[in-house]
Amino acid sequence: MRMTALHAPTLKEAPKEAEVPSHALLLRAGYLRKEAAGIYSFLPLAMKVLARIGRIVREELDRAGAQEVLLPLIQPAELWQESGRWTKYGPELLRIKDRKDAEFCFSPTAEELIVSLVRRDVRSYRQLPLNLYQIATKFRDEVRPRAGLLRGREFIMKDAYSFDADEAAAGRTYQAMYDAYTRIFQRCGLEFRPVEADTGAIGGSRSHEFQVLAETGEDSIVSCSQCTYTANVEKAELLAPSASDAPATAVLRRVDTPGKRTVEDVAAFLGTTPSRLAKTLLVVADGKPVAALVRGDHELNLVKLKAHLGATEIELAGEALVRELTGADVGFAGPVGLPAHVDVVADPAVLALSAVICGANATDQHFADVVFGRDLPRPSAVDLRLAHDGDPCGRCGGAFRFFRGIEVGHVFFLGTKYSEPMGCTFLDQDGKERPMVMGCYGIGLTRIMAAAIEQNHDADGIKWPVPIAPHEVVVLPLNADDAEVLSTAERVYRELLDLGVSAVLDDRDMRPGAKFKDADLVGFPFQIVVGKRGLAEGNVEFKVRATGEKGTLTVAGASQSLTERIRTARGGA
RNA sequence: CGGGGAAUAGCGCAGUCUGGUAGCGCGCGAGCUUUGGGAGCUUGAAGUCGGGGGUUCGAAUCCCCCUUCCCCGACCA
Repeated sequence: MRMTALHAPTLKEAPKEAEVPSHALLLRAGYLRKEAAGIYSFLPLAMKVLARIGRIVREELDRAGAQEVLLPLIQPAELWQESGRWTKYGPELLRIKDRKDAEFCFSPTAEELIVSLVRRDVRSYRQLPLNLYQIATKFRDEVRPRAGLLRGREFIMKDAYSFDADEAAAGRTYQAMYDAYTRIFQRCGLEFRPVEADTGAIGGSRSHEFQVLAETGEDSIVSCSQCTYTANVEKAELLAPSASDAPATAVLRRVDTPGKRTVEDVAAFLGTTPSRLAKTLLVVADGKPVAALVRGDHELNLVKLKAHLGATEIELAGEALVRELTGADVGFAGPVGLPAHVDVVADPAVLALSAVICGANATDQHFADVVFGRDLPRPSAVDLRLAHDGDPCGRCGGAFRFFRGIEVGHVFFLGTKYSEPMGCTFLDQDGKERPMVMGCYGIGLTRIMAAAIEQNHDADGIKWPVPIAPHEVVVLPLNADDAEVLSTAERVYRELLDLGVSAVLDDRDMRPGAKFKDADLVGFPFQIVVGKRGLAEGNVEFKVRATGEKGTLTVAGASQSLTERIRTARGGA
């Protein structure tokens, strides 16, 4: 590729809309242009990167036994009504009507469509297992798109769906996909971690996210410093403390706590610490009120509570509802004396206390020396709290450490969540009709592109990992008016192409400084510099973008020796 | 959806308070000089000042309404 022909409009200054590095650099280096919030045009360099990521994804999925298909972007409402998600998915599902007023939506994911496709033609266990994937544009009308490609509304995703005859076979498929994902992200040159995750709205029983480690990541992940347990903070299981206090003997008493609404205020007022308090949070799960107790110095993890309750919607109760349920102002809720229809669940750390202080469901009053099992029925123990740095690992008790991550892949064990209600069944060897056991698996291609930059950049620009760089090497003839410089650059460029290297020749009539700046900005992993100075000695120079390493090569041997370096940097196929 | 900020040439910005017919840097075209880390000079093209309404002799500037975009939060395969 010649730079004079390449449409890669670089900018000296970053558009002000860009905050995170990947966003700013993709705009500046001429990969991306914005068309609307969370909606972008991909320029030629971006297409090269996506093609190379796509190739790795396809190779590894094909190797894992999956087959590529292409499903419609616009899908009929009936399918989504059949699964119930037409109403459940909410405003994130972008709906449209055709000229006949028939309802459709833009596909944010494709479980319904794939089930409809498979149930039509697959009737026998002999046709299983089946694993189908596509790489396609998806649309989710995000509440708040942000950070460029990291959270766009329109994005390119690989989504795969597997169908097996039984749980055991589906488990093997899940593991095969997990392994394929591991290879894919390794081959992309990313530093990542597979983490245990909450299954969210997609549902299912087992789930791992693949998180690229980056400070700008939206997700918090915890990793045990002693064992291999790594999980999304939403899911992170904590070790339940054992009861350490002596059994309480004092009887329950009501104390006045005028105007003390916060845990800190109450603790200070009563001369104790927040860890002796039970914080009572009222939430509404699918319309039903629930009281959740966590220790005063802990925070409630809504995702954990939602998962425990099996709810699809959960939110903290509003002020009006709190008043209705407790008969008191906000800040004085407690588990004693709540209406009978309010279920109470408690974090093990609360239950480990011999006696607690909690709200009295009366304005300006708390209860002290409340004992579970004596003053109220012992609530069921549910891990409810948000993990913090240093908290004990639920598997081994080691200390948790925190990382920020960008979710680039997610694998779900779905079971029969979709196949059963949608009648995706087959006849087993005994002639019995059974629902297929499914899994689904996503990889965000456009998000990988951004995540790779978050992880690999400096003040000058992008430092692409070789396997996903738009081109592997750029040849820079520095003196545009020097015939020997030009012909040598041309020669090295041609040789590289002949050796199967993806090369770019910067044949633009520009000053050397500008070419260097653009080369660093765009992020080609290798640069070959052809200038009068080196040529006098029969040499050209090279620079490795990622490390800054520089060196000289003979004109005659340059392409060969660089090609060898590039081949090792490409990684195994 | 709550809070904050912004919209003026392709990009980055000034001008708005105090109304007088739009400017700077970069980029873009032409010419000359230059050429190892975003060159210099000369010259030129380019803007419905986000949109609509109002006040005024006169509005980028004042008033009202709307739209879009960005950030924080809530939300989220």
